[in-house]
Amino acid sequence: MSENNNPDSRKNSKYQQILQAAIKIFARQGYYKSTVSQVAREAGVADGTIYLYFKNKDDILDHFFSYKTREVFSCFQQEVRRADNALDKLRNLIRRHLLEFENDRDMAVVYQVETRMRRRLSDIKIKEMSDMYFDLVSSIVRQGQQEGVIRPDLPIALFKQVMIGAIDEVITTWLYSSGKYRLTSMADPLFELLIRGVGEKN
Amino acid sequence: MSENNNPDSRKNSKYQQILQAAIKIFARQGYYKSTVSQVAREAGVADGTIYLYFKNKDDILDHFFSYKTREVFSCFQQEVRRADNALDKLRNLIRRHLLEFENDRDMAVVYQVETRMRRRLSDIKIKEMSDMYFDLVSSIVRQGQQEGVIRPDLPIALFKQVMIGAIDEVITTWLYSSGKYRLTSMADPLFELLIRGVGEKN
Amino acid sequence: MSENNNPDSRKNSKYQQILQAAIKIFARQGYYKSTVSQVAREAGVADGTIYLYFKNKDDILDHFFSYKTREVFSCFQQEVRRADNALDKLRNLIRRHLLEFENDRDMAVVYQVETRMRRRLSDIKIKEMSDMYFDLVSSIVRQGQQEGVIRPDLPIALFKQVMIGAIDEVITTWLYSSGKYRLTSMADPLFELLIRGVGEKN
Amino acid sequence: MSENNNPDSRKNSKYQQILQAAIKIFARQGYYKSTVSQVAREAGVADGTIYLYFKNKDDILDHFFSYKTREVFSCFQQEVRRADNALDKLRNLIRRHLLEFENDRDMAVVYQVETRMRRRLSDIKIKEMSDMYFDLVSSIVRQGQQEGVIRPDLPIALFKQVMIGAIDEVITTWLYSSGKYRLTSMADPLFELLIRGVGEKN
DNA sequence: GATGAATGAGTTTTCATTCAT
DNA sequence: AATGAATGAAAACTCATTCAT
Repeated sequence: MSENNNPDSRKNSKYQQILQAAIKIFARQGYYKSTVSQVAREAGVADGTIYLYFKNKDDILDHFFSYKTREVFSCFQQEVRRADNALDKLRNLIRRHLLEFENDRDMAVVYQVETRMRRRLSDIKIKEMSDMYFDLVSSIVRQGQQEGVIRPDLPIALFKQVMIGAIDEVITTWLYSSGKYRLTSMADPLFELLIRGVGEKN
Repeated sequence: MSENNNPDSRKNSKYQQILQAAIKIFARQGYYKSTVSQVAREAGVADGTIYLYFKNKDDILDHFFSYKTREVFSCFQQEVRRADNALDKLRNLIRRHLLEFENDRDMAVVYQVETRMRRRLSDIKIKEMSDMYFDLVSSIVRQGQQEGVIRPDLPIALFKQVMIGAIDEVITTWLYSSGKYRLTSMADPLFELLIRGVGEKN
Repeated sequence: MSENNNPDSRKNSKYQQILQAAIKIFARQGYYKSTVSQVAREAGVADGTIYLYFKNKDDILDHFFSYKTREVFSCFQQEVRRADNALDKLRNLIRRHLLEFENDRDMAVVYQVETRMRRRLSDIKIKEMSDMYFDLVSSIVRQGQQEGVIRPDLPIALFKQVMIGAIDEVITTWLYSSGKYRLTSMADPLFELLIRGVGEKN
Repeated sequence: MSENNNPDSRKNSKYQQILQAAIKIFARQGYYKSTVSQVAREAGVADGTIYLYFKNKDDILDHFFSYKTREVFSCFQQEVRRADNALDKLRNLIRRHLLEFENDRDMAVVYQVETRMRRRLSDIKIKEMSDMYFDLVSSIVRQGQQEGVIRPDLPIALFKQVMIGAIDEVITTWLYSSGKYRLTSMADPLFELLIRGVGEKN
């Protein structure tokens, strides 16, 4: 109560309210089919209030990406640090990635669907994020190579694409599977597949 | 010439004109930011003419997916048949997939970006396509297992997701790379990575 | 009928309809208090139709100024040519100016009220018009000086301001006088006052 | 200092602050394109504070007209009283009118541009002001006629329109002339032109 | 008195779709 | 079949005004 009444947290709370509501609406209907009025109603504020916190409709999505990307990414880094050897780091990263998206389905939908749109518009934030991910994977791979558990001739840039693409698809498949299984249950199988590949060892 | 003057092929040609134009416009601006008028102008027809060949704006995208999916997919199947052993089939499938998208950049952009939107709306066509792809990969994998070149404990559904996701991401990365390299140059490295995995053989 | 049905006159007629309606509405309520919907209703067209003929609300006013200025001004020039000596030319110009505004009250109101706004925004059209008027008056004055009926030491630029300002104010006073007298009845008195001035001849 | 701290003068000072700020903003952007928030920011007060001193946005302009009209007009009267004979009175009135507008450019712009709008709405204040001006000019003219320096057949109402209109236009021309000359430098030429007229004496 | 966050009515503008020709 | 002018519903956004603090 009293905490919620100091101006700062009030503002913060409206901002968060609107952002949450927007993600919920965008997840349900897609960005373009969602209206500012719907977001306002969901957030329990007037239409005009949206514009006190966001420049325009697009800005809501921008803030979502900035905020969520930063948040998600810093938790990825923490997760990676939590392990010592490269393989555990990779496993943790994958599991964490899936866990984050499992925990916030609306966020996951919006992220999966709208990212592509913004990539086309060469959104800088998306590129930054992609680069950070590349660095993270790179350092893990190099460590793994020193540890002798990852082959030295691995094309890192390609591996990052395969890994990201695979995780993406696993998430997307889960999203549209009517929730019959837990997304995190895919972490270990996915990890193993990436490590061992498809081929018979010989 | 004379063929083009019989009503049927004329209709057909208008239909194709509009579809081509739409893909070009959608690729450049995205589906929602494209207007029917723009498509009409690009196609060299009147706005109203669009509605003689398509139910509405959405229907254009539907037809694109139906048409392109069918076309692309049948060429995937041909490609697979062209090889005998499982690994060559897989390699061919991957190369062909990349080649098709490299050959038609507009189609690639629209496919990559707008597919996600339609998946959310549980578009039946997308699901069909996904299933067909799964069957194709399945049969290759099973053949490979019989040939002893693919490990018998491979989780096929997951592998299909990894493969699709990886190809997707490789395509997307290429699309936004300002065309510095050929997409098909990624086929062999990608194939090899999927087969061998990341891990050091031991 | 048949004339109205050829495409050109149809378009022209819609364009004119909307322009007329806009002037009527703007005259009654002022530009800023008028809505595009009101103009559309008055013109008997849908809101969207306005935008087939005008870029935006502002553009309607622009077109009005371009069109009316050109029209009014060319009739001023004709009127001036109709007389031989300078004093008759001046008298004709003044009478014609008043007559034009008397004949189209709505136009007069919009012109008188909204011109100032546009002058501030240093609208080029308004400046052109002002210059043309200056040229017209200049040539009359010079002719009058040669004829010996206008004093040679007259500051022409200032005179043009006085004349324009006086006519403006006479029109404005008439506009808000609830139409008790004819505007053209002010032409001769005004002409005489400008010629003779206020002072007692001595 | 201490005077400024009693409630009444504080209120007065806020009132003046807001009025000044409003004129500055209105002059720059026009009444309709100016927002209450902009005025508040310029005045250094909160948006809501405006409504403690003014009924609404319109009321700010009303107060400006009341206040400025009264102020300007009383200084006109003083100026007239300062001279004995009619011609000097007229000359003083004209010079003073120009001087007041020269001294406060923002006020001048707002006055020139927005007066017309309010005239249309048959604003009572504007009418009062116009009547007062008429009385002032009337009495000067009648004095001049008795003194034998103004012709007895002068149509006074028309003369007042010519004079007001001329001064208006001289001011407006100056306002948009990028300040290359002093407005008051036009006083004597204008006075002379009104007195002598355009015609050659004969 | 003073604030400024919140409101929501009201506006401009767009654009998919229709239909008379 | 083809046209493209016309439609009008719907959306984003603004801003004067209010009111709880």
